[in-house]
Amino acid sequence: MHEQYQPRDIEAAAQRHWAEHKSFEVTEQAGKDTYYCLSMFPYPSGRLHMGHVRNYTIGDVIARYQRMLGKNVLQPMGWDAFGMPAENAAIQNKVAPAAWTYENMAYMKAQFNQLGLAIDWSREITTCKPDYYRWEQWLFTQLYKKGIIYKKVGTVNWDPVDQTVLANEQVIDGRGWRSDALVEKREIPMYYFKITAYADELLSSLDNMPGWPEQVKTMQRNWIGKSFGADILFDYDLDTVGIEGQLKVYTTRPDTLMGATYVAVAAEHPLAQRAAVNNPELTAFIAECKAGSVAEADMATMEKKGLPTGQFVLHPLTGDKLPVYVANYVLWGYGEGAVMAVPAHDERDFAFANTYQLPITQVFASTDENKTFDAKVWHDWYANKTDVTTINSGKYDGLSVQDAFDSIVADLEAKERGERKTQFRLRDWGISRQRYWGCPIPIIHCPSCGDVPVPEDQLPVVLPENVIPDGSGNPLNKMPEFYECTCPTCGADARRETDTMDTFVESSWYYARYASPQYEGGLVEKSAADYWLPVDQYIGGIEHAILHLLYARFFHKLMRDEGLVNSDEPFAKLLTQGMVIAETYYRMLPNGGRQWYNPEEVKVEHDNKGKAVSATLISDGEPVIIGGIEKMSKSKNNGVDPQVMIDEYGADTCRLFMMFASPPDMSLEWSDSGIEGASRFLKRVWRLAYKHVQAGACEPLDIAGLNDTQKEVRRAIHAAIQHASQDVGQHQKFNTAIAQVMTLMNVLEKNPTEQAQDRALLQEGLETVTLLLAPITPHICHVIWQQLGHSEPVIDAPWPQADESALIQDTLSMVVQVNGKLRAHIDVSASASREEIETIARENENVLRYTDGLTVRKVIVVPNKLVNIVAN
RNA sequence: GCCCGGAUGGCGGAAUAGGUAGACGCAAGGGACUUAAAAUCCCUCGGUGGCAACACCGUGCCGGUUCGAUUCCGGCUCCGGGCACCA
Repeated sequence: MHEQYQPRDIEAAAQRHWAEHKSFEVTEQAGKDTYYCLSMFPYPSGRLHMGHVRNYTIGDVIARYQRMLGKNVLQPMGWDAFGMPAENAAIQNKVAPAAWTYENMAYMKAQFNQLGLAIDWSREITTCKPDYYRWEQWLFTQLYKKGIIYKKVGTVNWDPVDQTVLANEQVIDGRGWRSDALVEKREIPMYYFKITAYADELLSSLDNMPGWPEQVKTMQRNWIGKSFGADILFDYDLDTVGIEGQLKVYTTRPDTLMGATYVAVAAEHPLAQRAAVNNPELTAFIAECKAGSVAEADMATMEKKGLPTGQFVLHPLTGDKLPVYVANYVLWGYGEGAVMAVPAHDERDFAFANTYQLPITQVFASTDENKTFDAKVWHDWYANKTDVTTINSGKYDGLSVQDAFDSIVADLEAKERGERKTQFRLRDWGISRQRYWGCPIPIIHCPSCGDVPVPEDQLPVVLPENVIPDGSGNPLNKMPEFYECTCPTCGADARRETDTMDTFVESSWYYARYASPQYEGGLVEKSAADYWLPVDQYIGGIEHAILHLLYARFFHKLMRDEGLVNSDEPFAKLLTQGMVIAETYYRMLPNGGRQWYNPEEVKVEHDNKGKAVSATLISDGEPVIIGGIEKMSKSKNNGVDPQVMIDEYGADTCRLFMMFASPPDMSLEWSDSGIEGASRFLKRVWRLAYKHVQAGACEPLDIAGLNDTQKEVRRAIHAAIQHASQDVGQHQKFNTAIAQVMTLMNVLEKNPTEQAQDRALLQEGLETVTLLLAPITPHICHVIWQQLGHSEPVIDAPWPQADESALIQDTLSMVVQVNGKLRAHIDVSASASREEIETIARENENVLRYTDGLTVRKVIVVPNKLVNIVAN
């Protein structure tokens, strides 16, 4: 054992040991409890970032802890290798996405190994390789045949200059990020997963998922958004529309139908299209609605505009004529593309009605007479569903919301002008992408047979890897050798689909493939899947709370219904780590864009309170704008490279710092200070262990023979075990577990070493420190454990158990409050009765000062904690 | 705009079946050791007042419930995540 702590040598040696012994390769051993610990696999962007380090360290700590509990632990790793960044890099550097991706993977894998992660690399999977995506294509063809996948028209962002479809991220302020052209909405045919068919189950299963954070379940419930309402039919007014027909709307508030004063339709709605003929103003407005991105956030924040069509429809109960408006906030493809408007009880309709001078009919009044209705100013209670009663509603007057709902829907159903309907906010999942670097959709378009799924014996449809996209459209469309094919059904000349799949598809089932990653007989090998699945612990960023986690849950149910897995949910327990965030810095560019600077390139000036006041670029000394703290990302260039930290301090120090800086589910603002402290602590552990080992072997601990001081030290050891075990095992709060070990180290460093039993106690203390730290800082613990005289490696040592008898205390310290204010500390015997404690408290000198002249009304004794004397 | 979170010393954070606010660490200041530095060790460290004992104030803001509120309730402010083609 070297006197100095030398992380480089120690870490290399420990990593070599694990590699030589294949320590983390696991098989399906019968009779052992399994634990499948999975962290979200990375996109191979180039280098590990801080979010990766945090994510994978958390996963590794949990995996190693579970192993010490005696479980057969699987911790696999792979690459979410398809995606847009590879295409962007290709356009920029003229390198094929495949080559760029594989290079990144190799670099990042080396970084993973430097971090000392307990990964079974024999199970590595790469989603852009045919041996992976062929099963995705296979599943696609099965689901297509079942009707779970279907084709319909969808809306995308279209860049008219680059002639290409843009992702929402590529639309900035309504313009294409490369061309700067105004983006348009364009409708194209796409394939969809019928996720809405599983909406009810995806919702109800959430009630049986105790291992998931409430926050995530709430977000998913709201996203699925089950609502109870009604479809309502409005007959066309023949005079103004010119044809017979009915306008269908869905509403969650049929109870307000008597207050409907107009209807609004989307620009693409047949009524709007019809009205636009020979109406240049309306035609222009419809064209205007086509501009801008498809992102919901943009839709929701844009100015609400509308135009009358000159058409009317008939109110289904009163027969009144209601004007038909075209409105930019009504979306085609969501619901019926038409809404009924009740300005008095819907805030958006209220604003719209006031803008366009449309009538506002109040149909609910507050039961609180102080709340009166004002048609010019919106008050929140207008949308209340409780403490309101119907008015101005004819035969429906005087009803509650529920009663009005029921009566009105019953009448609509009797008149065949509507019906009760449950609806979901969740929409079907469009997966077609007009991009090269993705999994090809296994469909062949035949002029006579239509869309034909590629037969199983012709899978996989291999994506050519030596292609360099140029940013305009999908290069597969220019490659006859890819798209020219024959129809599998009739043998005629046919065209292969050139769209690829959304990369969320690959990440929706990868966790299952890890069970049997090389299996060639199917998507999963049943025995392996049954052995490992579901995942016991899944770890990843909170930013995936909805999309990825919902899609993966959906896929698990699809796979279950295909007989591939036998559970209902993929992830028993979920830990959503907070983001690693950092300050951003930028300068405005002449074209209105922003040039982002990395924190390392910037020097920040602080005021005397430590608050940042200004920043300058180191290279030119000119000021930059402080842009606020955001998630570390490439687009904002605010990432801090963890490699620099690893090189300087070693993996254990980085891991320790990351875990100590904040609890895993909280966002972590990066700061350079603190890493020194982690390094200092590991040096202290090393030094104490070194001194102890140098002093030679020690005798066994004689627990019964310990004196009072020694008993206190032993109590500290076992208190640390107790608290750290709770922190790691139950609360998954590694920062407080580390604090417990630091507190123990503070005690152990002061422990005398003269007597043999003092040294025996120190041995127990150092073993405890090593075991408790082993999941967090595995390399240093690997070496110290050996040096403390153990032949088995620490990864296979059992997690320590607290000795209850060591924790018992004779006297307890309690506090005394007078009227809730702290006035004294008292020591009481652990066996003291309530009355004895109260007497000691009331006789305390400082307590007497504050109760003097007052009458004691009440004494509250909280066992082991405090006494509160209420007096006046 | 809508949905979900968060806010505690100079900084990261600790403490919630409601019970001592600031564990543990960082930074800072002072001291010891040293020719010197690094490293290490010791002390101080929320604010105000006080020689001190101690007192008063203090967990984003306003209000409420309670013997007692960082914790529960109502109303805000600011910050972060997501919003279906970033992953």
